[in-house]
Amino acid sequence: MTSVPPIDKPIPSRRESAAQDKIARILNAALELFAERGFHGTAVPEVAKRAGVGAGTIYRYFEHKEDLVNAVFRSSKSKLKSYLLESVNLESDIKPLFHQFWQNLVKFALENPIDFRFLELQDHVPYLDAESVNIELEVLAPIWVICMRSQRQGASDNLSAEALMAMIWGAFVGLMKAHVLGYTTVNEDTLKKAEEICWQMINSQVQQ
Amino acid sequence: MTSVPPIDKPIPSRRESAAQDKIARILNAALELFAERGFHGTAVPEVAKRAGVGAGTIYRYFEHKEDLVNAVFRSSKSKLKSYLLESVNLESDIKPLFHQFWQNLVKFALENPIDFRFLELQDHVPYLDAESVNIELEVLAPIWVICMRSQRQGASDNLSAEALMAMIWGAFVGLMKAHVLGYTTVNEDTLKKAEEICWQMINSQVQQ
DNA sequence: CGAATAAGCATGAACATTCATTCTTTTAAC
DNA sequence: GTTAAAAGAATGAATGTTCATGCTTATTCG
Repeated sequence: MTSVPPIDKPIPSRRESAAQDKIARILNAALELFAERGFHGTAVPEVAKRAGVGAGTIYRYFEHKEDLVNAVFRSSKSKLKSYLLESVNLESDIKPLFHQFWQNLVKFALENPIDFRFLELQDHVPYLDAESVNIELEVLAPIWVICMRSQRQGASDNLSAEALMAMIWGAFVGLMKAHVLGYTTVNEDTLKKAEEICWQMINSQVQQ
Repeated sequence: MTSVPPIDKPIPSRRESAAQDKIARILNAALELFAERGFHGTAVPEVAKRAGVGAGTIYRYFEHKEDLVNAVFRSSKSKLKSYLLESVNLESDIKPLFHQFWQNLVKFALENPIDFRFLELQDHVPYLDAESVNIELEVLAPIWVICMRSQRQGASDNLSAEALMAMIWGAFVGLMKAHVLGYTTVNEDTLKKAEEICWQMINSQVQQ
């Protein structure tokens, strides 16, 4: 290599855009089925059928089924991550920071119920590869900062930031799960009150 | 078919007690594997192997795989139910009532981590039969009473009892899940503080 | 510019494997 | 000795994966 060639405008060829479209359709079909029936409960040819492609096509883009589910996982987690980071300034005061976080989380869950269901109603651990596991931590950054800062200001015998984080996250997930299962109805009002309650969880740490 | 021994034969024959033991071993092996890999991820012959019985033997006591998982589910839920109802007087004041409930829940989760994992880390809905679904409601009775009574005393614009219940339950599950995944360590101290925080969730409703 | 050729992609039937369930043989209780 | 239960190999359906084939797109050459 003698010189660096100019970066050509990446005009996607007809073939490339068709491939991108196909990948998107496969990922989406896989997401829907995995969310509904879990990893082992979903057959690859079924994914192909829903995506409108041949079964073999999936194996052109994904090495095997596990590779596919990891791609779906990363796609959903990345989406969640971008929602959670939106309009978030980690330097601002805790209360508005938490408010923004909560709004972002609610927005994600309402606008992407299938992703949310896939991410939270399944046990992914057994098949996740290293890269997928890594994304977890990035996603938790905002709420982790909030919980950390509630700690610093509070008494020394607080709940650990991680534990507090887990409880808030769990409370939200529990609420959405109850909604999905029909045990309760979650509307805007419910979510507003739930936010208030979760904020108190954080605030109780500060003012101990 | 999960056969029940006839009532009029108080002394179990050698055969019968061997059968009971076999059923118990099958249920236990199935619980462990289902908790670890989920329903679809677990093979019946594998259950048989772990239980130390032949594969065919499972089908002497359970019609099919779904029947088996329902039996496991009912067994675990019943165990949870008996823990949650222990020393509980639904008429007593909310605060001690909640304290007792929390202690019972903690005790169950610590003494039966595999049951807990099976019950909470899986999505059971697709294969549960009517009887299994029914048990859910009985289990939730204590916490439901608590949340209901916190409502009655409070303002009218409270979070619904069901939603509050879901959040408290979710917070606890989230905490235990974080523990299992190694994100935090749950010890006696953590659980005590978590109880305090959850109590505040209920109490904030009352004193609104 | 257009036809002919090459390259790469998509396909879905076929294959090998896994797994729920059955069935025949073996074992052991009564 | 009779009968019920247990075992585990056998069965057949399901499913992850492959591959020979046909087709679409890109490229070459007239």
